[in-house]
Amino acid sequence: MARSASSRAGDIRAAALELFTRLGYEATTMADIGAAVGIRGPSLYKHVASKQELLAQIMTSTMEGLLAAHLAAVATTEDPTERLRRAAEAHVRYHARHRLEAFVGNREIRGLVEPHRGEVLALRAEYEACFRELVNAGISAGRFGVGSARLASYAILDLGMGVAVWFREDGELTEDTVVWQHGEFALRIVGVKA
Amino acid sequence: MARSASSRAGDIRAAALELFTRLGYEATTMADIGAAVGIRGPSLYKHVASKQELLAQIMTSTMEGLLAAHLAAVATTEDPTERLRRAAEAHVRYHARHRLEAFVGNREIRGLVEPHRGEVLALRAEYEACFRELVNAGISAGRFGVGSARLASYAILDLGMGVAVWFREDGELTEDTVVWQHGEFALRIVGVKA
DNA sequence: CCAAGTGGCTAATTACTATTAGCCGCGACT
DNA sequence: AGTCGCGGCTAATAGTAATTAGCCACTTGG
Repeated sequence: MARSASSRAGDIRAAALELFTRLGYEATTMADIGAAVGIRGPSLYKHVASKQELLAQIMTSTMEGLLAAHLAAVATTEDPTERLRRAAEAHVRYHARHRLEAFVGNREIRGLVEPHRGEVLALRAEYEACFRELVNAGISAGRFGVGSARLASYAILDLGMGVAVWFREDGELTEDTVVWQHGEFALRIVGVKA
Repeated sequence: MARSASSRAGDIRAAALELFTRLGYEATTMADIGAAVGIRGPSLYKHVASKQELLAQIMTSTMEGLLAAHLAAVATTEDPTERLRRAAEAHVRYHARHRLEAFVGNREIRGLVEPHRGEVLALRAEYEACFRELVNAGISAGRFGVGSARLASYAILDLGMGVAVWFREDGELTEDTVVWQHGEFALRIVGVKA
């Protein structure tokens, strides 16, 4: 039953993710999560430690996944323009493909208690710094024309957050379309020359 | 005492706004709001009808203000490019100047119950449609070069949401800097020609 | 067949929350 | 001076939530 047991724990995490997205962390009850997997609220404690742990796992694994995707993307080239494009594409792709995780990750930081809160905020700050670096590198190389590197990197990051809000797997815009367009938007925002 | 009474109700709304932003609607208690204005939770009911009403007023007045700012902005010119720029500037300026309202307005729709929820969502849909129109007008006039009008308008709107998250009145970026830059970003996103 | 662990359940615990009820001081107007 | 209501307060109401306790069925390995 090892397989079935771990599947049950996974189902619970998936159900919690969906409910946290739809109702919000505070408004979701353990009974809700239990009902979503066909058991009663208290029975959840045979599989997970607490509601808070469910949230913390979602948040940290999301940030780690995002950072990993970013590092993989920038490792594929040295060119500042291409680096930024690929980073933006990876950013948006992650937010489209893991929209529930990203949605919860962005909105429920308030629901996290220490030490998880601090850890997640640190990961996020690191991620933002990576983007700022990319933009600054392009400016230093004379390839970008933009007033404020900070504003531009915020803007690119914000686009991903937005995607996690409105993207739908069954919508008329495919993941690739959205990813490609946003890579283009990112380059336009920083004012790529030539 | 008419002046003093209305001031007290206003203080309560302001305190609720700040707390809803910092803690979230669900996590904010009436006792919290009371403490912020120096009274006990139950005493709030001498001034406001309910916690839900506090949220509803914030949300509807925010959306109405945003829509009004948009209409005023687009009424200043007929040129598609300038219209989009001014709409984007108004959008961002509103989100910077009323960042708490905009923040709560974007994140706490889930906490609203009907009929307020439907009303706010309708206002928001109307607002989004206005932007899509502007982008489509520019495309039809052959002034913009962008793959998807929907994507571009979402992107411009998302930038405003982002501003409400990170903007600080006492930060190093002034409101005008942010507004001006985002007007530029909007035009770059839609690929303004010449 | 049995012993034990796994994973469910209900009931209890503890704590909190929105809101209402009912009381009271105090300033304003008669 | 008296009364009226505004705007506080505390206590009560009623409901909900996370988590724990204790019980039981069922599988499973001996």
